[in-house]
Amino acid sequence: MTSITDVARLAGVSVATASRVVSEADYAVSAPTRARVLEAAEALDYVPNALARGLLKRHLPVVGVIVHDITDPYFAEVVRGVEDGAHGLGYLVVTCSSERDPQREASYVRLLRSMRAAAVIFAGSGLDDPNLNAELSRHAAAMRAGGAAIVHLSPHAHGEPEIGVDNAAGIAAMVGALAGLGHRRLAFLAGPASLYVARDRLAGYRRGLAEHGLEEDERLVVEGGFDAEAGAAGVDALLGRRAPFTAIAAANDLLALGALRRLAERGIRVPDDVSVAGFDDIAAAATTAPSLSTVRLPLRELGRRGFEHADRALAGERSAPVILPTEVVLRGSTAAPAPNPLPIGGPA
Amino acid sequence: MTSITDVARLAGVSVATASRVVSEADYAVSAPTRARVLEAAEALDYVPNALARGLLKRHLPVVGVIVHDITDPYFAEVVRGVEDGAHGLGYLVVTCSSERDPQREASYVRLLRSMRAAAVIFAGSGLDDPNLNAELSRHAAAMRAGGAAIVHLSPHAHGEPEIGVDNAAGIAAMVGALAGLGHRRLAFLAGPASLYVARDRLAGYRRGLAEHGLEEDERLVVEGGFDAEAGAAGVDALLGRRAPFTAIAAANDLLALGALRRLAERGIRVPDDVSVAGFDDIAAAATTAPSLSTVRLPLRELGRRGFEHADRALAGERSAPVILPTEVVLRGSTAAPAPNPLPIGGPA
DNA sequence: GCGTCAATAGTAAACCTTCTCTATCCCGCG
DNA sequence: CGCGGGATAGAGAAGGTTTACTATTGACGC
Repeated sequence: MTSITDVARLAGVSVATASRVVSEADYAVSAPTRARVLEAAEALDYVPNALARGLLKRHLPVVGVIVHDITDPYFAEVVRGVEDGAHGLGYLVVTCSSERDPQREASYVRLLRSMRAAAVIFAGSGLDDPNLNAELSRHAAAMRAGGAAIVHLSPHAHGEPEIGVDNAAGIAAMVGALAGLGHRRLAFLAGPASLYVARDRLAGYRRGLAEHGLEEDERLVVEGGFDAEAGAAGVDALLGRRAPFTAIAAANDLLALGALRRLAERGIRVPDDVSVAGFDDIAAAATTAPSLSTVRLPLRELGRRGFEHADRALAGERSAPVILPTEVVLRGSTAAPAPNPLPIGGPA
Repeated sequence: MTSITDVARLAGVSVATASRVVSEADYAVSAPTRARVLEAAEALDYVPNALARGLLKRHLPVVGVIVHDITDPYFAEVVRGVEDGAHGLGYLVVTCSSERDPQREASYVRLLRSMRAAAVIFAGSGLDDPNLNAELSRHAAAMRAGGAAIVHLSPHAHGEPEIGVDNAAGIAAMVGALAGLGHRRLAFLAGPASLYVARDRLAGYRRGLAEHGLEEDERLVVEGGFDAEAGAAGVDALLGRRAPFTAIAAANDLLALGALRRLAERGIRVPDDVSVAGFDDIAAAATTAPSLSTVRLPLRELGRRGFEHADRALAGERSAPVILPTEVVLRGSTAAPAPNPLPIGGPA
């Protein structure tokens, strides 16, 4: 593989001069010399060695994104946003599917540290699991000390995200929209209590109820996983509790999609018998039947701005936290409530 | 940031010895010395510099995956498979969404080359666009010459994939399944003719027709994009051609999903008026209403085996090409044909 | 005609590892 | 008792780049 030494030799200049040309350094090189170097580089198909450069600059133009699972459309969208920002500036994006396993997460961050990644973006929410996070924090601190940028897009053990979304307000707005349709008994699929973001969303649900004078009934809140399977199970749990409801709001779209499926399997009609609302507005939300009412999160923008924040931090600039707005999107899965609330009087 | 020099000093040994311990080299180091080094590394929170190591070994433990778009569930699944294989061996995965733009693809591969990625996996199909691929091939050749592994998971300009899927057989099997239900007039949403994989699938459609004694009618084949939007447009095109059909097979699920949506908008019932079948079995296929009949591709396995192939190639082993099997999955979107084929006599 | 200065080019150190040699020690054997 | 050789440790080069420092040139003012 050809190195800058070869280029310098062919151009008849020193490596220093060749370097100044190919690295576009801010240093005066005469036009003819520059042309000779460029020509030599072209002829030799020279591509600079980013490892050597990184060794000197103390970091590689690579940004790692820690996600729960890249096949979860929420995270795929965020990663794409990061990539949108990164590609233009010559950064590469490393995806790390942690499965929300602190062990695995730490091992990914260690790997990123070992290759001196310029930044790590934590796309997913932190877990309330203090004893398992020691190694993770150690690596993060070391990277920060080494000049790398650490960015969070969700609440985490050590605070609020640098770039985030107002989860509580978003859910509260959806609760408001359902209340506006006439619903008074709203169930909530809350997801895992250990996830900070799920907590925020649950708080938003409670706030929404309070804001619209609706009564809270703990039997209507179901905790569990954060995926479609948990959504289906949530419907089962809800129907077993014998507390009436006319709508189900979910802490994310996957949960709502699972609920939709289970309701269909049980012969409960949406939105005729019960309304269903999700959160996130992943692509699938628009294409189900009925299409899913949800709250749109600017996920791609979240990723892009997350990268931009990292880039600014790398340049030594401090920037204030940003909260991106959410938007309620009403589709086919919500309507005015049925006269007989589920499960009492319903088909259960 | 602490280096191996610090570790060596603290342990009271030379850097060579420290290196031999921390890099788990195959070299005898006495137990007490080893323990002292390990202790020092632990105390100093030492993490080896992968750049320095990579500079010497001539490549970094990083594998790039070139995809069309990471938010396309097909590719997300493949990338996850690559990650599954890579993580255990300490490799990091770089995602590159090329948007099927040869320019962008080349720039990604150049970047991967510059950081001496150990492997590049092309997950998406090649484009028949010879003049724009020169830079791309140059980089790929250079990387291969430098010892990196180049793996294709789809047909491409220079041949067949190292690890692939029998696209033609899969589509032919689906055509057979539809024929088995009694369909004789099968439309096909073929995707872009410039994509090698789309060509294979179109060939499979033709083969399937032939195998079941069905007549080919060019009016029933619609080319176009490879996404949901194109699927919707395909339905419009089909209905405008006034050639009767009772089923639509699509070259991928996104196309089929778009078709499903447009059919619903036009008040055409699936599967009562027309059957619809997809290809790939992305997660969304199971959750639409009606759920989508499709052909399952082992995407995650495809990714995992793609990585394993790369890993073997890195170790200098040659392995034979692998074709993974596909499986027809019949769900709610297919049924026996309607008495009156669309569009003649249908609701159009 | 000489010192000063700007423009341009070159030299060599540094970044952090790994690995090839070389050195030391000690054991056992002839 | 001398020596071969195995086990262990260290010295130093190499890998490709950037950059602080130094050197050379030529123009210019005096």
